[in-house]
Amino acid sequence: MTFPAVPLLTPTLRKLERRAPLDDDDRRAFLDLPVRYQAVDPNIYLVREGDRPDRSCLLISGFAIRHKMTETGERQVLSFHVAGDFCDLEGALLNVADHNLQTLTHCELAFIPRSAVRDLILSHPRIGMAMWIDTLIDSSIFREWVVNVGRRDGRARIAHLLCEFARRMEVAGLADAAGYELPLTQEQIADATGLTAVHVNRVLKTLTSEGLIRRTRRVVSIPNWAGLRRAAGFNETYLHLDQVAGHPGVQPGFVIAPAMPPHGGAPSF
Amino acid sequence: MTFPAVPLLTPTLRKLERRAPLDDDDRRAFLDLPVRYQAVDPNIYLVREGDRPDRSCLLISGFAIRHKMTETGERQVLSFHVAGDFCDLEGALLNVADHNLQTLTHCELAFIPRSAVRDLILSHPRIGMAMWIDTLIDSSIFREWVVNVGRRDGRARIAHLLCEFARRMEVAGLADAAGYELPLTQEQIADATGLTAVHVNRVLKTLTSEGLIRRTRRVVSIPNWAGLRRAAGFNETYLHLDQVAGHPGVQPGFVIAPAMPPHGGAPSF
DNA sequence: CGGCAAATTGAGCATTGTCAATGTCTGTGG
DNA sequence: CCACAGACATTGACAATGCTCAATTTGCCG
Repeated sequence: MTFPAVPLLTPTLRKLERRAPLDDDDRRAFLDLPVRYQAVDPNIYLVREGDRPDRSCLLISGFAIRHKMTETGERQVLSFHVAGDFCDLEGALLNVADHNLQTLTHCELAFIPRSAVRDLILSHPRIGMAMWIDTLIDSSIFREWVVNVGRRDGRARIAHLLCEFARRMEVAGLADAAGYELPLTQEQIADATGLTAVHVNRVLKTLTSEGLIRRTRRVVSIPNWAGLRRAAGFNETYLHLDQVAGHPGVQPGFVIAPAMPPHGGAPSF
Repeated sequence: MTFPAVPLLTPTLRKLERRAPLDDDDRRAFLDLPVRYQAVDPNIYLVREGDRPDRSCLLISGFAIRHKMTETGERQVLSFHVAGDFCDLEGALLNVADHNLQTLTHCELAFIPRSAVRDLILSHPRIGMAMWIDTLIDSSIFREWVVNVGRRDGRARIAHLLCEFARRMEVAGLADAAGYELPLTQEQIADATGLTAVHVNRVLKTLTSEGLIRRTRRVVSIPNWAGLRRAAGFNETYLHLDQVAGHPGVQPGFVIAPAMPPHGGAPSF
């Protein structure tokens, strides 16, 4: 099934415009991309590790995750994606997929042929640069996840995941005063934080009893943002929100992380 | 001090040519980049978290690492870089540095103004695409590190780090039959694997006694590559070596990972 | 009202961390 | 050429965070 692409791609275009200045020709070229629109059920693989991709994809609505398995069969979630994310640009530029991409909820997707993305990048380098910046921000988030699973204890890891989710949902316009829906099972949270589902359950109970979060089924709200931020050691610099479209403003109850403290110690260049 | 840039940038150019076809104009534009060459001591910060970068940098010789600290002062190493790596392209495209970049050994570097990199990307999109692919491969490596610290035990984590190092050194032409020099202290290995230096020491002892590695001071050799690979669960797909320049061939004693086993289980799209 | 996936809880345990002491290598200055 | 300093590596004893296994409860859906 094919739908008019323009309204579907417009939010993503607005996001790209925030990264690099585009002219009318750039905008037209982007909106003229040959996209195939498709609605997809929850828990469906869009890309599998080892695939040789012939397309790229963009998430129009819903939630998706990237993940990877070890040889011993343990799963690690690598990132989650929300509406508007260009969640598989790798598909256009890398020859073999190094991880899986799977829907979490019902999703609407736009598939774009690999060759069309490459042609666009070469013919309209400003758009290419904007999309590149998108993947660099993803990269920054992966780095923070390395820190999260490498150097924080269970409580801080989960608090950090919740903080990141809250901020990203907010920026995507998907969070309100009541909180946000966390489309993850406790097992998926475990796979994202390098813990077990049992331990996640215990930590969520602790965070709730400490008054840092409130939960009813899958909806999470954060009655004590400052406290959760402190528990997580959350500093949102890594989200590069100055280069992300949406609602960059501060919501009531949310506090933007202060600037980094001055450096000390090791010599600088 | 300024040196003729051409011979210094040539290896990197060769690497880029492997990612996207370039013409003479592309090559000339790249080699004409206004670079400042500089030799730098070990343990010097090139970029600090929070910096607003005005340049990008490229590692001509030596080793460098990226790292990040948590609020509680724990360090996590995010990646290591070898000669030829364009190790801070983010500096040209992101507005604020989200991590630190530090030399490990004595290094030779090429610094390129942020504006020159951006101009090159816009005027020569094929070069831009090639550099973009470079950062996507970095991103793939970050993903594998998330898996490493999130889902492998200490022994597998360290084995995996050693496997990755071995392959990358080999591709960069820096490993020989005798092994390679690992320019990391045990504490730095700990910071890269989310362990403590004490535990790293014990694991290295185990790996040595199992005959999987051999060590003399900082030089590591791998007498049993298949065994180390098995201990690590190492599958080099994530290095995207088909898109990396250098010596893609197999060295004696090294075995390229077989293709992924067929998928099973969850539904695919 | 079943059937099922997800959440919750308890008990025991192991991988890895902490603390602290000691050994080893390398470079430097006398 | 040797002694010393300092960084790094190694080892031991003990503690704890988070895992395993297993049972039970809860909420959702047809």
